[in-house]
Amino acid sequence: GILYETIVDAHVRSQQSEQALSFFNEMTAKCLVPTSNTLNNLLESLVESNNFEKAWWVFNEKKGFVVYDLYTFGIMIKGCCANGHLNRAFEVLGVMESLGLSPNVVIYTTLIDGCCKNGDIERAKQLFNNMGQLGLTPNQFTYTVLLDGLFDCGLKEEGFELFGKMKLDGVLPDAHTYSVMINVHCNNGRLNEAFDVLDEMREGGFSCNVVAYNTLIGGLCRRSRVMEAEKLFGQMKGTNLDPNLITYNTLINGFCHANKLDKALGLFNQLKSNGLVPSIATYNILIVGFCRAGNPERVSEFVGEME
RNA sequence: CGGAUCUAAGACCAGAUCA
Repeated sequence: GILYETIVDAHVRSQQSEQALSFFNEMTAKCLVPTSNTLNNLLESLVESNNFEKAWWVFNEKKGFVVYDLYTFGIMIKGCCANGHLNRAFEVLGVMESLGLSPNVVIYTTLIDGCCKNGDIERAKQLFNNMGQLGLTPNQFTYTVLLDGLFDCGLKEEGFELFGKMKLDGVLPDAHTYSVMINVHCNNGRLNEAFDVLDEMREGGFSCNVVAYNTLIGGLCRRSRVMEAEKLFGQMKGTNLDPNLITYNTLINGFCHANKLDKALGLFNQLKSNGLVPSIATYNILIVGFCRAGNPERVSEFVGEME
């Protein structure tokens, strides 16, 4: 039994979810019962390797054989939501409750996020409002997912209200929360407000992180303020923060739109010399940019480099 | 009876498609 557990875990750790699954099946075929922990690690690795249907199969097949815990249900709910099956996510919740397990704040947060990302903001709000009845207290994660969901469907006022309520309830915003707030202001073209939030974030004890910088750089670019974006990029590097691929993509896109293709190219080279690997998005940005500028030689260079 | 440890939740980039 222990031997099989070890083998399954080893394959999970080396990201070979399919092999992990076949050893898991071999194990259960011999009537050896895996621990919840092994099951959970397997399910998560299947979900993460885009094998959700296999995870779903295991989940349905091993009910009553392996002991399912809150982690099991959390992983499955997230998997359902990430694959567009909101209805199945609620089915999973039902199974969980029928086994006598009560949802915790993680389960609820996962569901709320799933509703938001699948376009059911009303249900997300309902879940949020029901938490108190169930003795659950929304935390930083819960508020952040709902804020993000509200802003994604354009419910700005509600979002700002919720942000206020969060603080009144004594739940301190963290770096993720602040990034969501910075993002909504950037999307509205309100750069001053975005930088105000950044100040608030710093007062709250968080330094500007890569995501916040990326968001602000993107916001500036979209308002055609590329030079300021570039300045911010410089400031970022000055604070020992390493720009990531998204930083580069964002700024390259800004320079392409501003018709500063030399700058865009320079950043493209810089990213590679910093050990980053361009993504499909990077090439897309450059190809579109150089197409617009009528530079077919560069375009075919990029296309060739992509494969 | 009481501890300890382990596995689940959130933010940022280009385009495409369908309605």
